[in-house]
Amino acid sequence: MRHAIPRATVARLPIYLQCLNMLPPGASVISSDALAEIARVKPSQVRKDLSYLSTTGVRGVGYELNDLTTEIRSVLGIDHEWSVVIVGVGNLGSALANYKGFAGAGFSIVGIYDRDPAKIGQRANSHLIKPLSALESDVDDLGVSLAILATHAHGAQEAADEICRVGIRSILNFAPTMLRVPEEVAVRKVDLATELQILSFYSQKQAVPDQASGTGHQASARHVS
Amino acid sequence: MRHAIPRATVARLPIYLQCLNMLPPGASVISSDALAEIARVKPSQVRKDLSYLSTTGVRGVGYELNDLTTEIRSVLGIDHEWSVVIVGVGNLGSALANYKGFAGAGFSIVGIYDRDPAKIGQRANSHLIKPLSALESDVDDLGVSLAILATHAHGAQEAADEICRVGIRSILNFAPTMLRVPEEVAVRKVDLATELQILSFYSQKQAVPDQASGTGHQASARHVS
DNA sequence: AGCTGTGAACATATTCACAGCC
DNA sequence: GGCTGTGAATATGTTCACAGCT
Repeated sequence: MRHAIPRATVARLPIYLQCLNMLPPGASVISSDALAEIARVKPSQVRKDLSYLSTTGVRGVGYELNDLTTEIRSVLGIDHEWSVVIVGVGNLGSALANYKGFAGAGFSIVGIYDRDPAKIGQRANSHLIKPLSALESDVDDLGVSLAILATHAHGAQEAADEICRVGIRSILNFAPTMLRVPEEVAVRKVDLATELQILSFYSQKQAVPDQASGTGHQASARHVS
Repeated sequence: MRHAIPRATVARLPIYLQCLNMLPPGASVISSDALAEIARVKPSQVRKDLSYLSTTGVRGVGYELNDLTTEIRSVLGIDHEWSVVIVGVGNLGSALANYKGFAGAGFSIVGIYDRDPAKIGQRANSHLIKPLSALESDVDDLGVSLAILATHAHGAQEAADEICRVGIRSILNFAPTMLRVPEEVAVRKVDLATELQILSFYSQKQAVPDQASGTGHQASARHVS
């Protein structure tokens, strides 16, 4: 299928990738049924999703693991590493600075910034905490195009303005605010309280939800979107 | 509109709540246009969403703030506090233990657990880290029905099994694994690497995404679902 | 006049069912 | 026989447009 991968599919591709990476080293091929079972979606969903890629499946056999992994990484744009900065070093910011999972996923933290003079010069992970004013030159020098925003709600919009001003065009926002950004900047919001509240809703009733946060539905068990 | 609030609406209700809480103290009424502007959705979306609640709007005027807030909290089931436990005390687990945003959102952390004997007895926030084996009795004593799972990918399924075994029926999963849980347990997954990968996809192109992670689309600017 | 509430139109996403290939 | 790829059917979600209340 040519062109325009649906949002819902894009949100599932990282999950497939995660599943593929966890596979025992034995196999070199996987069927849509097997992948669906691990990713907790329907086999037809897997096939439809993968049909949007330059497709790799072999009828009667399945999908070649290496090809599939390579293709998904390429589509997601993580066939090269992205340089990422973290803005805001509270609890969450420093936890993210130390988070091991980013490296294997295609991301490298190259700078950590805060507005608070008391924090500047301290270390989070192996990185010096720098003033926000240092962001602009670092972005130019290091080719940063992705920022993780982990300030408090208050400072978030101001920090986002600066992030946009220096030319970063994608923001992963952990602050509990809806940001105002220019047209060309992509924002994705992750809100911990929101997630719990959604779960709370489904806990009251016995409803039929699903597991993946971005999208995705769950076949057999109660996973919440 | 009676019955069955759509998943997409449920995912937006916490955002509306967040927007309402941020409003300056002056007003006592808000229109769908005003709320839509803040929440970055279309006014018709706000009206449709709110029409699933025991509706509170007044034609020609708008929605009464107190009523609306109360109704949303009630629908989400956060008109009372939920007792929450955190299982797994790595970087992320301890950041979550210290996260201020849960309290106002209707959640109270009542226990923190880890498998690693070296961590047990240490403190995270004001809480003693306890062995997982203490979970069962705490759940009974404290009426816990929600768990945040923040272990590494390895330990996650095992921890989830224990969480389910002791009777918790909702899990917010930060571990990068799709969990296997019984039918009656609701799981919501938040995966930091996945979020970045989705952003990465939209960074390559100039696409039209949206901001809320669970759902929701964005009117004017590029926010990614 | 202004804003809500909602049916109807449209758009997106999921699932089915089966033809096509290995 | 087994598994992919996909059109068609269904389900879910969004937006429009306007009637109805205040």
